[in-house]
Amino acid sequence: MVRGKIQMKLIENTTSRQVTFSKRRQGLLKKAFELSVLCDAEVAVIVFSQKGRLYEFSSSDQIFMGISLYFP
Amino acid sequence: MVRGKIQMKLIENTTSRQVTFSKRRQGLLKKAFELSVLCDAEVAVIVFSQKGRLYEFSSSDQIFMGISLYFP
DNA sequence: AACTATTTATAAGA
DNA sequence: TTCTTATAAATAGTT
Repeated sequence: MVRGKIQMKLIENTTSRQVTFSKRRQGLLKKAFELSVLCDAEVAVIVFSQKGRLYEFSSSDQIFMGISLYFP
Repeated sequence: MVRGKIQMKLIENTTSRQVTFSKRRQGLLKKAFELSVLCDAEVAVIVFSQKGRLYEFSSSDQIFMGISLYFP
């Protein structure tokens, strides 16, 4: 991807992982917003950090998302 | 945005909009997958085309998404 | 948190 | 509509 492309696997280093999470989470939500605007599509994204913090985007209240309480 | 960066507003031309929808939808789902792998985060994305077709990604069954039947 | 060197995504064009 | 390619955007490593 950039100054040394990264492997598509879990980033072991905690600090690096947190930085990457912050950057990519922001990028993902931006892309979701852009898709909804450019193409008039309904888009929703939810992201949970390992610490359980929630980040989300929804283009409409017609779409809802949540956490399942059913653990098979 | 490339060979002429585009405005962040609805793409009026139907053909262009469909092409962009296809490309960016693919890109969004890929980014969601990568975030989940790199950072071990729970990520879910749903996209509805204007024609009502559904596209989705979920890193886990613990996250569910759906369409609300409540129209305020 | 800011900075770039690069990679990646993608708007047009073929 | 699938492939190419020029350019914009995202981002990994660094400071």
